[in-house]
Amino acid sequence: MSRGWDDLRADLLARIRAREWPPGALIPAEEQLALAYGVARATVNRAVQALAEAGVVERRKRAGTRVATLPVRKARLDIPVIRREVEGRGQTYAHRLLTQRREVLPAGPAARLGLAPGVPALRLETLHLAEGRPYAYELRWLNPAQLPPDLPDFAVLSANEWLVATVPFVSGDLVFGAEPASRAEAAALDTDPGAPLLVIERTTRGLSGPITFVRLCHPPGHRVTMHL
Amino acid sequence: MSRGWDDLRADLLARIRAREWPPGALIPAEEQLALAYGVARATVNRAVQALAEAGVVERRKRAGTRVATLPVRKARLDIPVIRREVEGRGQTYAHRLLTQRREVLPAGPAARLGLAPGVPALRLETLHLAEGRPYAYELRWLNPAQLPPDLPDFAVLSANEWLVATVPFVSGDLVFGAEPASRAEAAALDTDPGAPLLVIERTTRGLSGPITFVRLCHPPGHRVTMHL
DNA sequence: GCGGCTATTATGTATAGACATATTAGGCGA
DNA sequence: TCGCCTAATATGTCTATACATAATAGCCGC
Repeated sequence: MSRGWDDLRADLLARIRAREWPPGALIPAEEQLALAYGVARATVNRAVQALAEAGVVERRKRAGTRVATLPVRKARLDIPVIRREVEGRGQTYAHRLLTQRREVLPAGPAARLGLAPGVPALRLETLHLAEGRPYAYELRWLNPAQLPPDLPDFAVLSANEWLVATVPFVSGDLVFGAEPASRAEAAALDTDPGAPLLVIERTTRGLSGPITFVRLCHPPGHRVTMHL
Repeated sequence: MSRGWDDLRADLLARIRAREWPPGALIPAEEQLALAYGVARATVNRAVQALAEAGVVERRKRAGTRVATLPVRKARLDIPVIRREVEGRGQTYAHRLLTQRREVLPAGPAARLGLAPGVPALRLETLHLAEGRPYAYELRWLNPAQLPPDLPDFAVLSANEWLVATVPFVSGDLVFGAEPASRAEAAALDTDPGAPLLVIERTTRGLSGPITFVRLCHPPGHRVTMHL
């Protein structure tokens, strides 16, 4: 039954899900669980700690461990590089660099990056293709101040893959929204203007400043799945 | 400098981010790190294990620990109950139960729940309001086979809040998409038919079967934010 | 040189014991 | 009775040691 703290974690989770200890209730102390399962307290600790990280229980010293009430369900989204995402479905991947030019940063991306509008920036438009059909239309703004001086040929190596392999990132955020396709987006994605697009915007920051802001538009019907 | 494995984890992460060990490179073995930091190997293990869970490094026995190439970035989304979500922004929350009736399950929701189309189900339409304005239009299908016989008045207590407090859930998934507003959705959300809606569909399963399928439509401009 | 077996090595995990720390319950004094 | 202090207690963490497991490196026979 039990070989490893992860099995213990799974067993405790099952008992919590089965309402053996209802939300808000205290579960037995580590020492008692250790005794009951015939393992060391450190093992119980590791298991319960993992449950706490997952948000299933809440722990406080002396007060004990209790099952979380109104469990804020945490969903985890794995964001692979787009090429992997497509290839993971067994489809062929390709991308086309549509435009690449230096341009001053407009207000929208500037606000998201925390930079002043009007500073110089590198602007890339890329179309990602799966099985030869449009998969995503990408508009990316790069902050040259945070990049190495010699840039690669983005027509060959996608900007995203180059970035993750080259520039250390520290934090970032991700925003989901739905927006009507502009004329340019509709043309790129081979759909109609005004069609609902799933838009994913990503901001990435490094140690010493913002690195890039990406806006990914997916054609109608595209879905992003997460697991609870 | 070092009090606790989490500080060690943070320090190692900083060194990785600083490219001291570039992506794909091996980092020193646990024993060497333990020696270098003057801690026990178990402490190093706990720290590196946390980094591995976060996807920063990849570990294989005998082969050692290496910095992840193409790091699959993991974003975590906290999904609170809608009431909390709204109140958390300092806005007033209200909801209106639009319809509640027993109906046979249509093909779409049936497929998502893993049930046969045509089985009896409970169908709820709810409008969530923030600050008196439409926040989300919810269409929910409940599987009566998995519910207690006596249901509450969903006009008072929202179905979601009642569920999380009453029915044990085991797993589920979450799908994001963008869809044009139907006439009914447009009317409920006070927008135009065809307007792009952010649609979030959630399936929830319990120990002995599927519990509920929810489709949440958010009005144009709505955004969902996650942090990396 | 080649294929397969074995020794080595790094991680995975467990254990017992110890001390640290936060928090609460209860006692004690004003 | 109220407020403060202290002792008890549950978790947090570390150490040292041990054995398990997986994967590689290298040896050995052919």
